[in-house]
Amino acid sequence: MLRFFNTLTRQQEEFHPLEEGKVRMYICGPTVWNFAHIGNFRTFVFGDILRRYLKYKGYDLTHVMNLTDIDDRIINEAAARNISIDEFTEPFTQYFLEDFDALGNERPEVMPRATHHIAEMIDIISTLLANDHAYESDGSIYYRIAAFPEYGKLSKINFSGNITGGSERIDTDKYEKEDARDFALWKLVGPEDKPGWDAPFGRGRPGWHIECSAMAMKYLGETFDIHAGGQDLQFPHHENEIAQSEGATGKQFAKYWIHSEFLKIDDVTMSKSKGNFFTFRDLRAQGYSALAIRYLLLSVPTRKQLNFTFEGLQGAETTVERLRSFRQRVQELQPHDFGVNTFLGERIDSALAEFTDAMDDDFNTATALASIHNLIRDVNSAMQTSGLLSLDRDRILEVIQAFDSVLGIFGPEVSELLDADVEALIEERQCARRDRNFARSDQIRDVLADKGIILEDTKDGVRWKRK
RNA sequence: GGCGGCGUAGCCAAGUGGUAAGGCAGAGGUCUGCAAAACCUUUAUUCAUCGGUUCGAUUCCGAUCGCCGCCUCCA
Repeated sequence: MLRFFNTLTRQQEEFHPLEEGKVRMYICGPTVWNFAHIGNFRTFVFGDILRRYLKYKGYDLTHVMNLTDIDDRIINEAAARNISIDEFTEPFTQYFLEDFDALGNERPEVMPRATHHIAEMIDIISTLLANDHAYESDGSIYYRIAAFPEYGKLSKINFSGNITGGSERIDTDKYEKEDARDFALWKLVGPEDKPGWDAPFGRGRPGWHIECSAMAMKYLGETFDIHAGGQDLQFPHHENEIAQSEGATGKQFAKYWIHSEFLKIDDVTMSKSKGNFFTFRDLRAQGYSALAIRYLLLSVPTRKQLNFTFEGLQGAETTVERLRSFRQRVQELQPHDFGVNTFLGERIDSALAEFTDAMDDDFNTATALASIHNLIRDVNSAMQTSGLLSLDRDRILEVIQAFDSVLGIFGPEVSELLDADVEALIEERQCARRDRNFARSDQIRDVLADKGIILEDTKDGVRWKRK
């Protein structure tokens, strides 16, 4: 039974989808303008694991991730270059998706753009105006938080006391708002020379939060199952999404909220404003593999901050290689007999049970990984001593596939062939070794190593792998 | 000031009212012509500190110290 922490209730809850067998999920995606740092990608990797695990559990999933393209910088830059927003954001979008894919994430079913959903946003704002949850001031439209008593239920922020209007940080004169907490739904842009969209309530641009309300409800319905995103979005973004959506529909917006923590670098949270961030491509340029980066990002459960270190990343590199070579070794193994090893069979089943128990427990990836490592050790040990029987081998490969369908850390299955000349060299080396001509055999091993092919001699013959 | 989170071996860390998962790094060994890979053994009498509750606390409570995040500009 899947249980996880729901930010909305601040409790561990059993997951019950709204509709039998179907799950509708929304995750806040990136702004396609700045380059997402590796901490942002941790959120997306965990979104992907959430997605994969729900599918593993047999749910029919609809997964939406928005690509935010409404941002004053984007709109202004596109206008300055006299190109459309789509044209302007296209290279940034491609850049992001390349990284998203390279990290092994599955594409969500829907990746909507805010600028293509202006009409839906206008509809919600109109509804909010009609039912007094919004008001016009100086040509802009603001959300009336006073009309939504539940405001703050997600972030549990206490707005009593000095927050309302009392803070010196807020220039209340700058905004003609009824309440300093009220936020913009629609920002007036006056003359025609400024880019904007026409609406019944005036020419303007949408506020920051309305896009997610509009797109989530369009693709998932007024009430849906899971809303995920980075911890940094909990307030005010998600709080405001709830206010807008529930203020308009009178129905619950998302039933479960899941927030991912960011990374720390040397015990300081990584962020653009602190300048202590790097991107996926920075790490790739330093020679680290996408698989190791993914492994590191998911090695600590989603609601815990992970302290990022290069020592840890190097360790992930080693670990991931161990996983990959383990699967390859099992695949290549010739089972010496048909049948099942009872002990091993039980271990395989218990490892899978431990894995799903861990994932069911608030997606505890750390414990889930431990179950994988323990199984690998036991299977390696069995292969070393008694060898594998054919049914064991098939079952092990099945279970690895199950693990990997959720975590995506074993890497692609490679069954590539070597070039003929490389094959010839390997054969020549085997002859040299038989003749105990080790000078020649070591020379060939070095030559192949330079080509990125690592040889390992085993009692069953020579194995090779790419570096 | 308000709200929330964290402090476990060299590093990354899981976890529980009954006596510390897993990974990386380190040490020794088996195997090997040598490597590599794999396996075995080993690495926290102890879970920030000090009190309290308990037969028993790393786990519950309180205090202290240290660290991180959010608090209507910004996805």
